[in-house]
This record gives sequence, structure tokens and C-alpha cells, in this order.
Amino acid sequence: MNEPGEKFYTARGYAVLSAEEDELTSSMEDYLEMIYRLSAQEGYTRVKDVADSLHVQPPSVTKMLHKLHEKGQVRYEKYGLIRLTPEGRRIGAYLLNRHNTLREFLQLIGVKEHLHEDVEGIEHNVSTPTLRCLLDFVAFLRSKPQIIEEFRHCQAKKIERGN
Amino acid sequence: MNEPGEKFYTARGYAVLSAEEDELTSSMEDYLEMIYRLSAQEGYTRVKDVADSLHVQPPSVTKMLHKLHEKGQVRYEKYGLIRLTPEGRRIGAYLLNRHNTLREFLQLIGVKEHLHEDVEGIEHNVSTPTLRCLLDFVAFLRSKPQIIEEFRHCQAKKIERGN
DNA sequence: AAACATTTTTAGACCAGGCTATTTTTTAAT
DNA sequence: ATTAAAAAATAGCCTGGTCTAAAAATGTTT
Repeated sequence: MNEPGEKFYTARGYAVLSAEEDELTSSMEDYLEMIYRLSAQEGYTRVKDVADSLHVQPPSVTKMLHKLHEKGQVRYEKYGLIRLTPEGRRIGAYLLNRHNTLREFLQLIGVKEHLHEDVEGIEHNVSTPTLRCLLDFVAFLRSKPQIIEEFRHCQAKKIERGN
Repeated sequence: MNEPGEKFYTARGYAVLSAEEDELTSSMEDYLEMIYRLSAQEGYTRVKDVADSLHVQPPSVTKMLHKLHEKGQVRYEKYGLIRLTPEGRRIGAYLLNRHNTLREFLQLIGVKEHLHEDVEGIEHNVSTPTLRCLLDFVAFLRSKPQIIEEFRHCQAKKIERGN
């Protein structure tokens, strides 16, 4: 009845599985990606800036910094500046690239309405091999702009004749 | 520094926002989609079957059934059969369609390794307008198979010359 | 350098969605 | 009809990521 050989889990179930693999949680990824953005120019950022940017309260940032420190992605000591470790920078760059690739793809297929929210939600669930495919595909579409042009034409016609 | 006019939230932050909009949580969607699958033939399913299929324990199912009952998506009374309401069926069908559309798209761009996990994670974060775009795009690719053929060709060549 | 303002930390609470252990109900077998 | 087995419900606990309130550290005037 279900796809053969595929095991289903709830969202929580998958989260537990990936925790066992010692992967970052979605929230950790959000913080890391934001710290990467915020520290790009100066090389550091602060609790307040992260809190404001992610619309969380400062204590949430402090708590998460301890976890990211544990995991070796940020250098941080009490009341100090937040800096990424080389590892943290590497992951931050990866996360930002994943974000942008996904965003570009969605834009190419004509997403406008919930672009940002969808990117933010989807990105955490795109595995590395899938990102590879997406990256290749976006590059392919970029190299052949007539494909997207034609697609948009189809879309428009479809709307014309009432969806 | 960030995309102008776009507000960032953590994964949890988005979850809270969508709860305020009275939307289903990811877990609720997982249960509903599974109940829809399992009850497709007989018209009903049971706690144990849902538990086994989603790899959760029976008490988790009972608890979620109460929530889905509250929300008007399942008809259920103690020790009885689980049936979807018309509303629940409508949503279930939507969720299954979303799942399948996403799955087909990922397959088209050559995803093989984590196909199932990625679909399961991504689907909850695809908004209705984005699904519309994805649906149109998949239909477009299906109607022009030479596009995917050419893409696969590019992919293969890329791997040949070492990435 | 004292006083005030801002930032950060600490402590403790909350919630969803899991879990285990136990009790209750239903079903099946004698 | 009993009894045994299976399924489901209840009660209560746990964890991650949030929050608020309060305390502590740092920075900025005057």
C-alpha cells in the first residue's frame, strides 16, 4: 500500500533519527546561518543582533550558543563577541549556499507568494545529494533560459484558460 | 545585509506562527496523510496500524487522534475504528498529492539517495501556491521529456569530467 | 568615579510530541 | 462462559527550543 521498502516516520521521528546521527537540528542551522550572515563583514556578531535578526529573545541565543560551542562551531565566552570556528564558517557557507540555491530554484519556477517562508522551511530538509541535484538543475536552467521562458508561457496560457 | 524586507525566524518561530494561523503541525499532517493511505481501501484504520506504519507507540496515536478529532478531521470514539471526516479526506488527498508531486519532481532531477526522507521533510514546508508552481512545472517537464533527457546528459558529462 | 543604561546571563516555567508502565476494553480460543 | 491474548486508553515523565523575570556584567555619561 505504501511505497515498498520505505519506512515512514513523523516529523519528530525524523528529528530523533538525525539527532542520533549527530546532525544539527533545524534551529541550530538557523542560528548558524544567521551568525554566518551577521559576522560576514566584521568577523563577529553579538547576542542582541542574533536575537533581533531571528526574532527570538536573548536568553534563547545564549542557550543556543552553548550548544553550538559544544559542537565546535562557535568560539564564545561570556559577554564576549560571537565568532565562528573554521568548521562553523564552512557549515555556515554551506547553509547559505543551500538557502540561495533553493531560493533561486523556486523563483525560476515562478514562486512569489511565500518564497521566503518556504525556503526557510524547506532548506533544513534538503540532504546533500539532493542539493547537488538541485544545484546542477539550476545551473542547467540558467544555461538554457529558453526552457524557463517556455514554461512561463505555458503557465500564463494555463491561467488564461482558467487554470 | 539580509534580503530586504524579509523577516527571519527559527524553525520553531515559524511553527508558532503557523499554529497561530490554526494550521496543522507537521506531525498532524503525517498522521493525517498516513490515515488517509491506510483507510483508502476499507474506509477505516486502527490505532495499531497507524502506530506501526509511522513507527510510533500506540499512546502517541491516541493522543494525536484527539487533536485531529478536535480539529474536525477524524471521526473517532474510544476503542473504535478511525475514519476521516469529509474535511479530513479532502486534506488527506491534498497531502498525498503534495507528497507525490514533490517526489516526482525530485526523481526527475535525479534524486536517488535520500529521496524518501527528503520528501517527508520537505513536503510540510511547501505552501499551496508553491505546490501549484511545482505541479505546473512537473507537468511541463513530463510534456517535454527531451528537457530531462538533456539535463541527465549534462549531469553525466559533469560527473565524467570529475564533478 | 558614580550613576544610569544597555547587554548578557541565569533560573525556572511552558508546550508539543514523543515515551513507558499500567489499567481497561475488546476479541479470540477453549 | 471463562480465560487468555491483543489492542487501546490513561497517567505521568522527558526533551528541545522557546519564554519571562531577575541578577550580573559591561559601557556610557556626567
